Amino acid sequence: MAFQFEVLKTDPSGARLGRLHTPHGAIDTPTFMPVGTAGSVKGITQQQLEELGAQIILANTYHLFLRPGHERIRTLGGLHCFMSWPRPILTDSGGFQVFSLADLRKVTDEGVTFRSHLDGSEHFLSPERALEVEIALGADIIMVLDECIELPADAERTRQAAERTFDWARRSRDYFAAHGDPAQQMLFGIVQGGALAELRRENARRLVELDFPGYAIGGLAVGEPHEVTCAMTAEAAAELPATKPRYLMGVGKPEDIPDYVERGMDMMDCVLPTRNARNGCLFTSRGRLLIKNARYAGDTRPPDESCACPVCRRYSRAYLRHLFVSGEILAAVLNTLHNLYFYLDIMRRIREAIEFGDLARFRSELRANLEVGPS
RNA sequence: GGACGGGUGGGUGAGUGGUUAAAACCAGCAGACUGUAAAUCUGCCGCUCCUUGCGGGCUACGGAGGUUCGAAUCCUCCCCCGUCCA
Repeated sequence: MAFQFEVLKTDPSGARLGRLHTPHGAIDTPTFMPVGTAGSVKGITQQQLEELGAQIILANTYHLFLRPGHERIRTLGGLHCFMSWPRPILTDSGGFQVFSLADLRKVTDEGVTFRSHLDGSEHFLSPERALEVEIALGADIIMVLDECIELPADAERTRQAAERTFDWARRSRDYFAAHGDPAQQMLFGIVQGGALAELRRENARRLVELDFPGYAIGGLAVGEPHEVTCAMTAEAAAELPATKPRYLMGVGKPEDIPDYVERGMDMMDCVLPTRNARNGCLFTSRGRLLIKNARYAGDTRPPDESCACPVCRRYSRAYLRHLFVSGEILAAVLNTLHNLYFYLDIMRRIREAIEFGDLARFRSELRANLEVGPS
C-alpha cells in the first residue's frame, strides 16, 4: 500500500511521533510544511529545500488553477514533475481563499465564485471542481474544499459554514471515490466549527463517519487568542481516530507549535517563516530579530548564535541588515533559508523530545528562550 | 553688462495671501505579519514644555526691509544658482 501512517510513539501529553509513507517518500511527524503557494516556496530553490530537510511542501489549488492552469500542469507531468520536487506535496483546496479573498468571492451551497485577483475574471470552484484540479495536479495529499470563516463569528454563521463544509466533505469523498485513485492521493477532510467547542466535536465526529484517510482542523489561527486555538484543536482531536494523520492548518508561531503537537497534531504549515523572512523578521532561539534595526548595522554576530543553519554559519547581522536595507534579493533568500531551517529544526527537536519523553521540558525551554529577546 | 528662470524641512519637490510645521515621494526610525492578492503593510519623522491634548510655546520656505488683521506666497533692495544674449 502506497500510503501508510505509523504512530511510533504516543506521549502522555497526547503528542505523537509518527511516519507517513507516500508514493514520494516518507514524512516524519510531527512535521512542518513550508508553503509554496504558486508552486514555489518564495525565495529559495527546490534544491535548497531538500538541503534544509523539508520532507513535504504545500501548494495551492486556487493559485495553480488560475495560473498556469491544472490541465497544463497535468500535461507537463503533474506538479512534482513540473516544479521538479521529488518529495511529497500537499495541495490546499482554495478554502483559505474563501477567507483571505473575502472581497473577491461569493459562497453558495454549490460552491465559491471567485473574481480572480490576477485579472478580475470570474472562476467557480465547487468541491468537485477543486478535486478535479487537485487530481490533475497530482499532489500526494489533497484537501477537500471547505469554508473558512473569520473569527470572531456569530453562532449562526459558524454553524452555516461548518454544515456547508461537512456537506462539501461528503461530496468530495464521493467525487474522489468515483474519479480519484487512493493509491496515488490521500484526501483529507477538514473540521470547521469556529470557536464553538461542541460544534467542533460534532463536526469532527460526523467527518470521521465519512472515513477519510486523514483529517485536518481548519479555520483556526485567524485572529483568535492562542488559548482558543488550543482549545478548539483539542476538541476536534478528541474525536479523530488515533490511527490517522492530523493536520492543523495554517499554524503557527514557533512558541506555539509544541502546544499543537501536545494536542495530537502531526502536520502543520504556515507562511510565517517565509513571509516574515521577506519582510526582514528572523526567527531565532531568542525570539524575533528585526534585521533592519539600526542596532545591527555594526553587529558581526550571526542572526542566531546557537543556530547551525548555512546562513548563521556564514553571514553577520551587519551584512544581512545591509542586504535587507538595500533591497537586495539575496536578503529574501538568506532570511528564508534561515527561518525555514529554524522551523524545521524545531520539528526535529520536537520529534526527538517525544522519543525521549521530554516534550514538556522542551516546550517550556523553547518558550522561555524565545521570551528573552535577541541581544 | 543685459534677459529670463529659480532658491521650500536630511534629499527630490508641491504649494502663489489665511483650515501650512508646510502635499507627495525618497532617505531615516520603529512596528506588524499564522492553510500567501504580501520582497507587503502601518506608525513616527523641526525644537521644546506639560496636567499627552485633534494641547501650549518657539523656530522655519536664500538674506534684510516693507505692505497686510494675517506672508513660503505681494512689494523693494541684496546674495547665490541655471539658461540664453552681449
